[in-house]
Amino acid sequence: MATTIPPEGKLPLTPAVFHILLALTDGEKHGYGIMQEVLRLTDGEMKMGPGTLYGSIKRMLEAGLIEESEERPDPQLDDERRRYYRITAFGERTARAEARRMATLLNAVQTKRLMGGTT
Amino acid sequence: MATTIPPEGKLPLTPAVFHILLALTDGEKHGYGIMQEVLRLTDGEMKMGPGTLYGSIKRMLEAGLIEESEERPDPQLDDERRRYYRITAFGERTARAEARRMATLLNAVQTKRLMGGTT
DNA sequence: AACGGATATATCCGCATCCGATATAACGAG
DNA sequence: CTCGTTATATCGGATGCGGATATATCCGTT
Repeated sequence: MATTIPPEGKLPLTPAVFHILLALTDGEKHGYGIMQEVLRLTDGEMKMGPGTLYGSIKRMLEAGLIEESEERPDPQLDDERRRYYRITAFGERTARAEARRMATLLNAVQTKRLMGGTT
Repeated sequence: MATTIPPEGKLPLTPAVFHILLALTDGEKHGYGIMQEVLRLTDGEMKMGPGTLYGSIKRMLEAGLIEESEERPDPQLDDERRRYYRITAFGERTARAEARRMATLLNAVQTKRLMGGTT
């Protein structure tokens, strides 16, 4: 397998980028849908404005983390204005690497006994 | 207890700020010492340059996340150039809140089956 | 059919942060 | 005394965030 070069060096991801990748891991979504999914996943925290959303999408397309999809759902459920995006293999690797980084950090937090007491 | 208002709204922390807080959780350190501790905790990833380090320290002092300490170690181990910092109660609460946020996010990652295979 | 709020995308721009480069200087080993 | 490390500090270019703004469509209600 040739394409296994990890994205080390580009980490940490910005919160916006990581949230968008995470929102796309279980299927294609359009911009506005990503915004809603991020809101849902974070229980209302992390409200992404349009500037952050579409700006990040643009940069992520250029970086090869996501790509635009041509597939459209059933015309009855579709909306022509929408533009759908899917995560690339590289994007998945990157998201995994970032998740690993966070897990390692949280491990350090445990060791330092920052957490554990009164929540 | 009156002073329990969490720092919700200021999250997520920037990686630099979170790493500095984490480095200070087990005792006072001076700037350069923080830099080394961050390097150690991340196995050489996350190399903070002086710009990020001292810039972040300045902002964190203003935000009340850390404070300068007057206590100096044994004069034989000390270095007059050093400036020591300690984490404040507010800084600890903030770090905990950020750690909680990350843990919740990682939970979502698990649910989405992004991780699980290799790691 | 008209209205209005939600959906949907896109750009602009001020602000914060990052981070390498640069500067300065004291410390400590050789 | 000299060199590399330790130590702090600032500057400035580059990047990213995020609210404001713009435009237009979709859809339920009246």
